Amino acid sequence: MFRGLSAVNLDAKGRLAIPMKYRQLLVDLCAGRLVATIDTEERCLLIYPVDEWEIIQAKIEALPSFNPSARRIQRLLIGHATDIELDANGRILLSQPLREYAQLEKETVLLGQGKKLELWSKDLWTSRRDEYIAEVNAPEVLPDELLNLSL
Amino acid sequence: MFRGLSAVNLDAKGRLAIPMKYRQLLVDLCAGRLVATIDTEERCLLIYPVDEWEIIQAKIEALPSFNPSARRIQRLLIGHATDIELDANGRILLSQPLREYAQLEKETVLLGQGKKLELWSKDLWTSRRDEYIAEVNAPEVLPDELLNLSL
DNA sequence: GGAATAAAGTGGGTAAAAGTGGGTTTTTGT
DNA sequence: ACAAAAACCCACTTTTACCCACTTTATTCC
Repeated sequence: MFRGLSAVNLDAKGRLAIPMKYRQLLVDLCAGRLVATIDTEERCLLIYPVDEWEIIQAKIEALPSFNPSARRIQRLLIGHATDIELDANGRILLSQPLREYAQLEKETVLLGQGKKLELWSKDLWTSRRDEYIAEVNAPEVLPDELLNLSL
Repeated sequence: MFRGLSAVNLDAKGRLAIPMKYRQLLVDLCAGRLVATIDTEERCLLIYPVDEWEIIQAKIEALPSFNPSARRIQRLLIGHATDIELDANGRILLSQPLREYAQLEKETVLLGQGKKLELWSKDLWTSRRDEYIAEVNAPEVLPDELLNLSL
């Protein structure tokens, strides 16, 4: 399972070194074969081990295709899903369209999120994170599951 | 169970010596393997034995991921959850992002909180503690569970 | 009570590992 | 066939984890 935050730098060629703590796990889970796609709510990328992605893609494909929002989700998620592999140095190469979508430049942040990883521009992550913290503490309506969560 | 307050100093490398009274317990509970993450309400860190954290992470991951508040919580808590281990001298190394979040400099306070520990900047803890005392004594609305609590 | 001893806390040095930066070759697509 | 992009390879730099030694605090024993 992935967790934690890693500051990682994209190099001039658009390559990104996967932090050491994830590498063995990625080799074990999926032989270093990953799929990156876009997040539809935030300007960030989602990176899955290929086996995990296959399950998700199957679920997305199973959505009723006469439903316009389902079609949109299908086009966005499956349409942007890109196979990528770890190279000999433990790096992945991100295509230009994906980098552009997430506004990735040199400084990025890789977030472990359970079964997947999220990749953010560092600046964007920092500002969104502060907004999240403000929102979590605002006395809004929270789902029951959250209200009953004891940490 | 953790309880009590310990004054601890971070060294120049960001290392923190765990108080002796907790060390054997941590070795027994989790072989010295811990997870630190942020508290979303206060600028402090939460430190769990890894087994305890796994339970919590499972609950957080189970939240509905189409719910924006749930996604925020997932990003904040799991995204900052960092594995750390006791070194041969009984110290843990805290990453820079975590130190920055909790505004930790040299002087810190480690609070035992049952299943977890909380780590605060000493200055921040001192001032928040005084505010807590004021708030507890203010005649606000308290939950029934609290009103019926006999100490 | 004070010296001796042990235990805990602290501060770096260093070797190994991880991250980084291209140069060259191969593939792909037009 | 050519240009552009990707894959591959290797070498350099930086960071981290590990180790050891010193200082300070606590404990024991005389």
